[in-house]
Amino acid sequence: MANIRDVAKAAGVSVATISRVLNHPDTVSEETKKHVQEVMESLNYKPNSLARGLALNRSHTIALIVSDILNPKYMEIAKGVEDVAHSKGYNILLCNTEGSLEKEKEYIEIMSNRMVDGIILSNTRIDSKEIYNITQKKIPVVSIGKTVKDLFNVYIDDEEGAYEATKHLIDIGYKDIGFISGPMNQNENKEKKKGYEKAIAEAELKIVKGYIQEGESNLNGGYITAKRLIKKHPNIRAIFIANDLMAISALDAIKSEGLRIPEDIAIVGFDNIAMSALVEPKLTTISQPIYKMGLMASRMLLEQIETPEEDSPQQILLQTKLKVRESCGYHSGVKRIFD
Amino acid sequence: MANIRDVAKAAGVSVATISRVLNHPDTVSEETKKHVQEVMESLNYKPNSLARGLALNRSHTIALIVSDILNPKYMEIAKGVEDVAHSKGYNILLCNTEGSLEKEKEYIEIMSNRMVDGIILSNTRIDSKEIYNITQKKIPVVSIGKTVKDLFNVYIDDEEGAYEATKHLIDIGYKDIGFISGPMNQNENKEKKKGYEKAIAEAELKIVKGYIQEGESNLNGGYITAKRLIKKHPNIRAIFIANDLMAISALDAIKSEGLRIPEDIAIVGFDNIAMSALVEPKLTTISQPIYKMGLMASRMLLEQIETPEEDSPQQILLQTKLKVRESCGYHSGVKRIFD
DNA sequence: TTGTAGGCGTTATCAT
DNA sequence: ATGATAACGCCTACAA
Repeated sequence: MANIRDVAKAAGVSVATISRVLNHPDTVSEETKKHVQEVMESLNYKPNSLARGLALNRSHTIALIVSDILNPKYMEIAKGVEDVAHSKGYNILLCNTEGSLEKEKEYIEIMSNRMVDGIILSNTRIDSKEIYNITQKKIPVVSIGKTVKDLFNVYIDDEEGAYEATKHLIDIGYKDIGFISGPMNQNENKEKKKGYEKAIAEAELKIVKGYIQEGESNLNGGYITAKRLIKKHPNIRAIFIANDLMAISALDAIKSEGLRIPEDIAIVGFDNIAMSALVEPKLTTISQPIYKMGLMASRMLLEQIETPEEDSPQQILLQTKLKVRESCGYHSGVKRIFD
Repeated sequence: MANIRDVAKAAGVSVATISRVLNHPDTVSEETKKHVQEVMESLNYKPNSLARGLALNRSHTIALIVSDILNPKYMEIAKGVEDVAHSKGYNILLCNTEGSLEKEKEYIEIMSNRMVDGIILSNTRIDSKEIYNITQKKIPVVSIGKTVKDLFNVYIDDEEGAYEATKHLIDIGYKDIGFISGPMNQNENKEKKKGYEKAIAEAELKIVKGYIQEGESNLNGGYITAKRLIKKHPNIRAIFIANDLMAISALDAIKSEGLRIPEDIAIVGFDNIAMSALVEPKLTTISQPIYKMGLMASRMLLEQIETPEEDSPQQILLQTKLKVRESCGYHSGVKRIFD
């Protein structure tokens, strides 16, 4: 309601003074400062941040663009982002692309014009050239989970993780190992496929094309794809699944076929979302520091916003780790079957 | 980069004309419109929405305030909200209060001053008087999941749902039924307690105070509270749990004690989040139309924003429904134990 | 149909 | 230490 001019009038000072007590309190005398503050209080004055944003060309808002708001992984990232952003007085504009490249571009464009101070992209499909094309390099962008040459990012080595997962199954003794992947138009999944194939090749097992099945990266996709894979290839005894969300529903799909996990089919997932430790059997998975990635990305972004430097993009590689639980059968002695 | 004046200059017209082709295209001649559009294109002109917001006193942004960004329930709500908001050109500012009343107030305040066009509150702890106190009734607010007298909201009958859940356990034959609740400072949980107690009383079972245990509404809370409850009261044979997230981890807690579900302890949850159908045993729960609640709340809010009327607040009650799966033991014949 | 000019609420620069 | 005022970029009477 009340604007800065009202306050100025009521306090008998100029608007500049009001602005000063707000933004540079030390440049104004103790006396007037106190008086102004009282008047602000009594008028219940709150500065309009739109106007402030216009004047400063800064909105204290950052955009977080994710491909699936319903995937706990992205929400854990979001929490990390929000935690540091909020502590520094920034707010989060949440954008859900549903894996669509179109929507992703659309959002990046909307966001640049909405004058967000920066953008965090999570598992994006777009490449840096296009991004810069849209943002005109006017605002910083950091990407989570994808290695893009000239973009700030925090990521993991998807190929390495997938390799580890597959190798673990091989080490246990499995030979016919399937791979359930998310959409191959996401870089993440291409990398995982590479890792899977590398492990298979290294063990001198044969790479069967049909062993690799692609589905949507959600519960439904995992269920459908798992059913398809085990029906087409009943000889498969182990499956590496590209993400835990798909893996969790794959568990259900496999059980619904009357098969036991890990006795009949062993499973290794990827991500280590909280739920993975709560399904039955508990999911063996490649754990990645999801929350931390959100934190770090957020910090990187805010740093660029507050102290812009024309450095070459910073790239932070975080480590994945095999988390052995039950679904791979390692502990339960399935291993002995092969000994 | 380029602003409206640059475009005007380049096109050889006034800024008003530029603004018109943007906002009232029909009031400008076909000829100049086309020309202006070409110039806009060539300059890659994008209107600054901060400035527009300032001029129009409208930001095309709504705030969504939730208590736990990591709870799939709220993210399903968020998806509903985002889906309709995005389709109408609005963006979502996501705020995570972590169940803190302080943070909730803080966010409402920040958001009103950030000039969001409206606020959606999910399972809020604040009451309408305080809300209006902060927003000064300047922007519409709709609440999800809580019945507040003079506030727009879409909600369910928590008491009724809890009653149904508890009654189901009673009907199966259970007599010693526990209740694991979320924090009692959330209205939702108070209601559920009422429903639980009502069902117990109606069945002329005795209400044991210790049968009711309170914990945080998250995975950790569910785990800890379930352990506490079954240790303190080993005679309990069935538990109604206030939300699925807690229930899912309670499942794990109970199993880790060597007890079987539902044979030793039966469980009924509340919410019906997607995961509930994927844990083992599959969770019997009170299902509520979560996504739809997000949709409807969003629609209500946008309606108020775009055609403000001083109507008395609209209240939409949606239905809950008992979803019988495995964790209650009904289908698996646990019932016979008691026959 | 188009242009002029004042206003939206702040901030920062320059004076004083 | 404080005040006056030009920006920030856009919108919309009101005029022409």
